[in-house]
Amino acid sequence: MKIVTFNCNSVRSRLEAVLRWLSEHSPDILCLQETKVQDAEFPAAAFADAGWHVVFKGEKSYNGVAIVSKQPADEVSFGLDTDPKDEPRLAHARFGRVHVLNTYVPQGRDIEHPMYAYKLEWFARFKRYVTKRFEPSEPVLWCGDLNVARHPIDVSSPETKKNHVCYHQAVRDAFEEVLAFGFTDLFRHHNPGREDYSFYDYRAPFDPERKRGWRIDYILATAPLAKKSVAAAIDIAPRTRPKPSDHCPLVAEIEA
DNA sequence: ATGGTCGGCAACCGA
Repeated sequence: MKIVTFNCNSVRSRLEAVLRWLSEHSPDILCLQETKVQDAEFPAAAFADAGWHVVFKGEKSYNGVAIVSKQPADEVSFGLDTDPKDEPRLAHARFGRVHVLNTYVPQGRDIEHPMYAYKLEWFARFKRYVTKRFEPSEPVLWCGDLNVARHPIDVSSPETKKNHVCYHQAVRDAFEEVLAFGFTDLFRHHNPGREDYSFYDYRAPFDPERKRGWRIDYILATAPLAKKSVAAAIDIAPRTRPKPSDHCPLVAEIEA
């Protein structure tokens, strides 16, 4: 099966691009983040008309997650266990035995800002959520915009970003602590040493060779799925078309 | 060190 994660930066603004991408690549599951739309205004009919199932939780202007799929989900829920549950940041869907977790992790704003402490605690709360529900021997996929670059190879000019909320040591440690549950980083597993990024800041200077970016979008799999994973790649093609998101789709292929 | 550009939504906030 093919699974994809994509921070679309507004599902309404990017609707045509998303539907075209779905049509061309035919994934089994697509996780979207930053849909930026209330549920009543979500373009559900456009997905249904194109033959897709979709579940979503959003709010006005900010955040919002959705899971698009070929087959309908067998079970769906939103949010963490404790307040604030952040429902527009966490979607869970089960497809048969496979659990999909789609997260949009808080960005953090600045390492001095209360939102950064909130972000660090968010990772800890998410680990409790995962540990409470699942065993590492079960098939679980954790996808999304995690707003953290793991290693120096995952960001351009890492030495200048030590105090950035997406690369500061504390957030990298918080991320590793969740990975220790038993998640494999599928992109890095299949592409050791490869310097691809999934996010390019709109505010960065014109960068046609895409040398200035971050790898902050992930597909993470527990052992039974990681063993069957055959490929993972970042698709930069959408960035070469009009009105690109600041993120790129990340695709993973898993056998059976 | 700073600022750069988007999207949503109607003045700026968040990234």
